[in-house]
Amino acid sequence: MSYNPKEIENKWQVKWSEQQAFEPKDDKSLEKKYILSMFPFPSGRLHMGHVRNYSIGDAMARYYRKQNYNVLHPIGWDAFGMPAENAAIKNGRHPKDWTYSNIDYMRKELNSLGLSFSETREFATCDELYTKWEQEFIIKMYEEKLLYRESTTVNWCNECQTVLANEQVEEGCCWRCDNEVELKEMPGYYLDIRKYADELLEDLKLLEGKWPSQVLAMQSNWIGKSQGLEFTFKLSESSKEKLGGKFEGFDVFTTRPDTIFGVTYTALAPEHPIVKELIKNELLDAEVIEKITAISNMTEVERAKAGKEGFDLGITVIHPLTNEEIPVWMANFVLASYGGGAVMSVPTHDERDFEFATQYNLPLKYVIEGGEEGEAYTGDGVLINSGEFNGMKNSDAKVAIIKLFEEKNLGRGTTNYKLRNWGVSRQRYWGAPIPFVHCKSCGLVPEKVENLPIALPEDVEITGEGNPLEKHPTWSNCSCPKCGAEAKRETDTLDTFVQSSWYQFRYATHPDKWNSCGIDKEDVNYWLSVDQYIGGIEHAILHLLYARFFTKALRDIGFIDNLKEPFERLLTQGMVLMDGAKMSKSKGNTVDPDALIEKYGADTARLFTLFAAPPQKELEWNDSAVEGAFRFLKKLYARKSKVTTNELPTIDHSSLSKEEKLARAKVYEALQKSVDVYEKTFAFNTLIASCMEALNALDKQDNGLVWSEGMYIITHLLEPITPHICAELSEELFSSKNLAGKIEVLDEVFEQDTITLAVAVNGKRRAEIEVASSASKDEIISQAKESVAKWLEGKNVVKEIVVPNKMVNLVVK
RNA sequence: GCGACGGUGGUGGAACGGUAGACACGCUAUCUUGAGGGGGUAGUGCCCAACGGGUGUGAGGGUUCAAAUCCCUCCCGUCGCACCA
Repeated sequence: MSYNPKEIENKWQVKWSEQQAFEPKDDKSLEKKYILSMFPFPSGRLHMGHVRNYSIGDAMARYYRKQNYNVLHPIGWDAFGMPAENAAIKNGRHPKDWTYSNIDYMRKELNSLGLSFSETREFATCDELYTKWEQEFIIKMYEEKLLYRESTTVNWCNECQTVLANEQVEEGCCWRCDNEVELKEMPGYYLDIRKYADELLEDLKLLEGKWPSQVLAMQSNWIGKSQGLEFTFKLSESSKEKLGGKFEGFDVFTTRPDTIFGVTYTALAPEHPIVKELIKNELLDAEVIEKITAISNMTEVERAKAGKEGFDLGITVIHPLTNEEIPVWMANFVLASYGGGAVMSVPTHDERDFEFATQYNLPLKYVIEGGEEGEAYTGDGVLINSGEFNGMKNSDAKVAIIKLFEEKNLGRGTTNYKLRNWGVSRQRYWGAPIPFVHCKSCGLVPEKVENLPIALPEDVEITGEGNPLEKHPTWSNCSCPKCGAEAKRETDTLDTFVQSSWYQFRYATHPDKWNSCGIDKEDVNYWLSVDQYIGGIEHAILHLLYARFFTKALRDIGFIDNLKEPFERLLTQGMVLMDGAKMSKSKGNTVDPDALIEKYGADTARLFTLFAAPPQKELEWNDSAVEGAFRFLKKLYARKSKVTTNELPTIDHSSLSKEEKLARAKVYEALQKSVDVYEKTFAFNTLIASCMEALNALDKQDNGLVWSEGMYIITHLLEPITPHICAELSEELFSSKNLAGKIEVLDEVFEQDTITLAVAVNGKRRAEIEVASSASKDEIISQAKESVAKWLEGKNVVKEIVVPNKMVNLVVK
């Protein structure tokens, strides 16, 4: 009978499900592996990126299960978010209905791939039970001052009608809809991720060699630690007066204290309080006020595009070391959100300051030797025009000047981060409600834990205009948890990235406990960290940074024990491409996984995705290469007729023919390679290639025992990749014996009667010799010389190198 | 500009410093004598006077008996960040 994937795959999928074959065991004395592929958003259908993601994870999970590890390999649904609301607007379906029916459909799709997920640990993040515990964490974070509410300038996407976190703004546009982001002043909830900036940066070191260096670099840049000097510029007496005595001065931060004698002006962000005060009291020309206001309304990207612009504010400050009077400008390139929104400007040693100074004819003062007139010199050198520091190397001066400031109590050495706090408020319906109440007398009050979850109302009207929760006639009415008076429920919902920040702990928590706690410490102690995490590079910052932060925060507020990092090892898979471009519906270059499985079966789909490229690289789709993968499985299936015994045979290696020996060697080469592939390199493509080579070599001989051994091992090796066909062949041929435990590599099979060696003269390959495997070095060299006699004529052999089992190199002159 | 990762046949990709191009796709020839499909066999980096030889891993240098691999300089590509003081 020929290979019929549909029949085989259906049979095994039913069987696995009936046997609950992939449930983790409760016995915590067992050695564990936690293999996790990032959970999908239930968009409606699986795409090839999912197939790749889950094929990789499943291969690892099945491998470790076969090595007798206790394996946790769960799946769930990242189920809150905008698309559900968009679907509601478009087709009038309720987001909940849309989401859960998508989940049902996609679960079937995943099943049809034969993925070895635990069925009992599945959940959706929109389940009220999940929301309940998340709300508890949020309240606790508020109590521990990790969460706060504040009114500030936020990124607003008018298309999505919601606020976005800084991490969700890509080149000034919304990460989801690509609409240009606006700035808006409004209240919101923030998680104090900055409190963990240093720990998040430091602990990246623990992940070196285990996470892709690219991701580590991206996170490190994002956190953006820099060290320098912070000090106050005091306003001159006249300026103080001008500002009505409301300001003494302003703070600046610099990483270049060594250039402090070169300061010729200072610059404030348009949002700086002093600028606001000047505008408020109309102490600037009407025209200037208008322009500054216009800049305030621009996004950072718009400001960058606009080029440098600034205005003399007509006030001055006193240089802390020279006591010179220095003008204060407003400049559009100064960011309000970093370093206090004010800078000292050294045009001679900073390119931005130079550009600005040139544009507005501000004075230049060189304080570091090197470079040339008419440009900013940012390199190292010796200080000049810097009083007592003249002649000092600038790297030393940095330290010395900070010390001076500290001694004179003028400023201090300090550290700054680019990382900003995580804004988690979203003005949308389909998310977890933020469990707070606004009371007229008590202010902001967290909901009582026993009242959780604060669930979403079902009867909402979703139009895309405004916040559906806010528009709901009654939902927000409640009583104050503190004083009992009439109060209003918070209508913001949590960013969906909050849900994906702790799901790895929820899976680890035994489902029997899901009703009684959010996270079980004991279970987490056993299962975490995730031994291998697999997902797309697009989450390098967003999700992976938030989840790392959440882990540390949950630890500090007592929900988990001493866990430093949630994900021990990370594999970022490449994208699936078609004709060099990312597969997408809008481009119409997609391959539908359902159709692929229908035509060739899940095993072919899985084999192709793992064979066509190493998992970390991009995968170029190729229809005829899929055919090739299918062809291989057909061939493998057909060879079952060659098998003559139902167990791993004992073979007298020395009695075999050359072809038989070679076939065994190829089979065991693949076996030897497999450990490295499954545990270290994940180069599944090379393991599959080795299995193909082995089958090709088996085809060149016809010894029943060699065939039996070969099939026994090949189906063992490929089972994590193509589980159905291997389970089928293994059951039929070997009573499934080869799918449990390890198979030992036999060294004897690598012994061949003769060895083929390449012979090179001066490193150039000239001939090939066949020598007995027992041949001595001298014998090999003399035979080698004979084979390349014509290259040695008239020359002296000055050196002879024999690389065992590989080649001979003769160096001649 | 800063950071990370790459550059190997027609294509996807292999190569502990040791025979470059494994494995697969594609292509050519041929057999399976209707076609189509499927399968088998042989060939397939490039160049040349072609049973032989030359050359070859983005370019150029270096280290080494030996370099795709290590070091230096440069070029190109992909991704991320980007006026962060």
